[in-house]
Amino acid sequence: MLSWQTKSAPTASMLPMPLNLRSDAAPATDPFDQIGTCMLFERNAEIFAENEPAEDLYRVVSGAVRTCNLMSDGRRHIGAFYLPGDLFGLEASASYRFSAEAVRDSRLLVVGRRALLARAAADREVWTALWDCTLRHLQRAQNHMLLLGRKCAQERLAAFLLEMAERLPGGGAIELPMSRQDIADYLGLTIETVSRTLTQMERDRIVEIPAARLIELRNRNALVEMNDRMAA
Amino acid sequence: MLSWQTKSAPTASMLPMPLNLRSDAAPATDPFDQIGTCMLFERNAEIFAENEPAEDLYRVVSGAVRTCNLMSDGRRHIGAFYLPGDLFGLEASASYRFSAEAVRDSRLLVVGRRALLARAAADREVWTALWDCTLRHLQRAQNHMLLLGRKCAQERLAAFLLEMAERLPGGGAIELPMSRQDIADYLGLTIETVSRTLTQMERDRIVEIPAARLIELRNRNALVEMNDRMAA
DNA sequence: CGTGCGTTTGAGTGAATTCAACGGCTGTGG
DNA sequence: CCACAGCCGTTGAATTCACTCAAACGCACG
Repeated sequence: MLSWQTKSAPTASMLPMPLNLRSDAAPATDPFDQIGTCMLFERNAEIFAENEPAEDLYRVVSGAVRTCNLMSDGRRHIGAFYLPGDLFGLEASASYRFSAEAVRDSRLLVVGRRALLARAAADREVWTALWDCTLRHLQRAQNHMLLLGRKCAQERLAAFLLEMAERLPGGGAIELPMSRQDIADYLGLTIETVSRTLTQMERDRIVEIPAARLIELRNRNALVEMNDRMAA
Repeated sequence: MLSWQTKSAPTASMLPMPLNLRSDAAPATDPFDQIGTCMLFERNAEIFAENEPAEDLYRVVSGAVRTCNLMSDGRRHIGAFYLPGDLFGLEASASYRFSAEAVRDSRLLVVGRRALLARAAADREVWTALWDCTLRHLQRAQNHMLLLGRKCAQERLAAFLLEMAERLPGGGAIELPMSRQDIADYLGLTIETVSRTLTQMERDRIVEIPAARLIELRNRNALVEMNDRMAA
């Protein structure tokens, strides 16, 4: 296994997983460290646009990124959030199918798609990692489809909080990089519903919200129950 | 390019695409033809179960397959339909994350996961095709997330009809292999809403429905407009 | 000619939305 | 240090779209 592949713990692999190509130990073998260039993006800056030729792959070093689809009447959908370590920009077609924007000031590593593919062609471990990465991405999309298709607002928020607790550093307290609007567009809700649902969770002592973007999980079991109404 | 890779037309690649690994011309190089075994499944038969070890990959020869997630309170979500030529059973983890069932009597080609991966390791074109296949699968999942997160019932049905018209044989008339309940669980709606929306489309002369499972598209433009409320 | 399943239709309900106003940070300039 | 402006988030009231519950329809099959 490549050093920069994610070592997924048994439990972690059951949860929505970040799309990781980490450089934990051996940067010498990591294509991003070897041939990637570093770029800085300010909060809300566009990294690439929908329908633009898909020429690069990106890895988040610090900050956070969202991928969006916009409908002509203004409806917005956020397909995913990318946090440090996550890879994004994978495309089946020649152009990006969504735009990518910095949720806040972010540092990214950029690698040319062709260069990385050439690398993968030469190194079996690289392509294994790339494919694995794509498969995990797919898995998360499938999870999210279930959420969007069949879950109520409360369950969506529960899933979101657990996902963020899993992916962000800092045990019980989550410091959200994204706005309520971002959360709403990710979960297929309105900003008002997100706000109301979080307020209700706070009344129910499930979470504590000392500041809008700082959420502490008080009763994780309750969240897991909401989220785990799945088949045995 | 491998002969059994999908040759996607420019327009087709913009639409939800089946996950194809076709054997159009050279069965001699197609791993499914070479090392796959044929299996028959009756209508509603389970092909594999959620959480079962993911040991095989499947290609639909004839019939149709659905992948499902079940929640403990009975809610069902259909992740995808697979039609002749489509590949399914790709997994990032060691076990299937959804069950697969025959929508109707179906003939499938089965290949051991390990055998196919060994094949891919030896043949660069095989893994390219496999990865490409995964990427297209991901693309369709992303499309579907937008549908489930941000589209109204009418738009969902429009997208569904256009997808099926694209993927099923027979120009303007669609012969649906799946029930209304299947459609509802795929689109994140109830069976009643699906039925009512189709009836309304028939009143609006957008479709004609001589039999429940036979739908003719009368005004494709209207459907495309409903579906194409996307950013320029 | 029933029986049974899948589909349609109807009536009433409800969860999330829309529209609207308010509250509370944060940063800036007086 | 305070006042104010501009965001972002919360709360309230009314609406709506899809859902639930219920019944009828129609087709296929024995």
